[in-house]
Amino acid sequence: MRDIKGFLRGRGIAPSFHRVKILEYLLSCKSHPTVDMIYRELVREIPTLSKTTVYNTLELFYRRGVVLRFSIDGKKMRYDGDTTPHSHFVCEVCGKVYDVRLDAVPVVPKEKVDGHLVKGCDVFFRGVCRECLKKTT
Amino acid sequence: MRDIKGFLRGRGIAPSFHRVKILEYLLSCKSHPTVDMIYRELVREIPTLSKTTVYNTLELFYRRGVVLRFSIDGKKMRYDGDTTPHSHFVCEVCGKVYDVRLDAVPVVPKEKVDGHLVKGCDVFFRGVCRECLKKTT
DNA sequence: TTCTCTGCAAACGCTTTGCACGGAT
DNA sequence: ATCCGTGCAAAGCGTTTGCAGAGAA
Repeated sequence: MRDIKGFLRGRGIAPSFHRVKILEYLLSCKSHPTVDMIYRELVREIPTLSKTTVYNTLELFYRRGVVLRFSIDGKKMRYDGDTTPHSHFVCEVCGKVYDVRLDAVPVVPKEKVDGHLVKGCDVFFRGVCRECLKKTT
Repeated sequence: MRDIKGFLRGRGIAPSFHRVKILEYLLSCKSHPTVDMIYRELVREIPTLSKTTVYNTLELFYRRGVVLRFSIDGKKMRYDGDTTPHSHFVCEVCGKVYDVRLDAVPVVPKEKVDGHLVKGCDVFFRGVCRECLKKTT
């Protein structure tokens, strides 16, 4: 993405220094980081950054549809700056989350299901990732 | 399910009184309860029950494939005694979780995807449930 | 006895809240 | 002066851990 500030303004979010940095990191990162991972990475170049700000910013981003979020373990949330349709593969061994793009995958009707208004669909695959498969062999 | 004790034994789990009760409740319940909901319901008829036992039991059930579990909010886990293939609809308004059975839904190949060994697939729909739709109207 | 199930209480970890300071309008 | 972004510290809450007592084999 080229114009991050314009993108944020377009979503009704003032593009402060911290917010731009956090979104930049999220867009450059494919590891579906937790708050702690984001904080630990960014505090290296922004020593005054606080974790509260990371929480505030991600909550704001999430409510405005700038990022996706989900939880694997029920303890910590993971954030994804890629909001294009794709699913995730979660490794049961190492816990890593990989992006998966399959045409075969649902992408189900944006219509009503059982009377419920469907706004989106998240797909998670579980198993053993290729890295952990190697180690086991 | 008729023979819960036999079912548990078959999974290598000693069918203690508490365990049978917890599994019975999970099988009779479609609300995808949290630990707290299970505890509050069962402690009424088993006053000596402790939350630790509920945690222990559910962890055991989960590891042995007796129940499914997932998290909506990243804080608490929800448990599902129905292990047959189905997906879930999560209401963004009231937080309730509904079962959804769609032939159209993925049920993707139990094969490798991007080199990862796939063992299962969870599908979550998000939106506004029929009850909350009524209230909004 | 020995092994397992159970349960209280404390410890943990992630997230939220309360509140105040400082910069921008 | 007002509004908003930021950050420290404390509180909150679901879950895990340590450990001991009770019960089954």
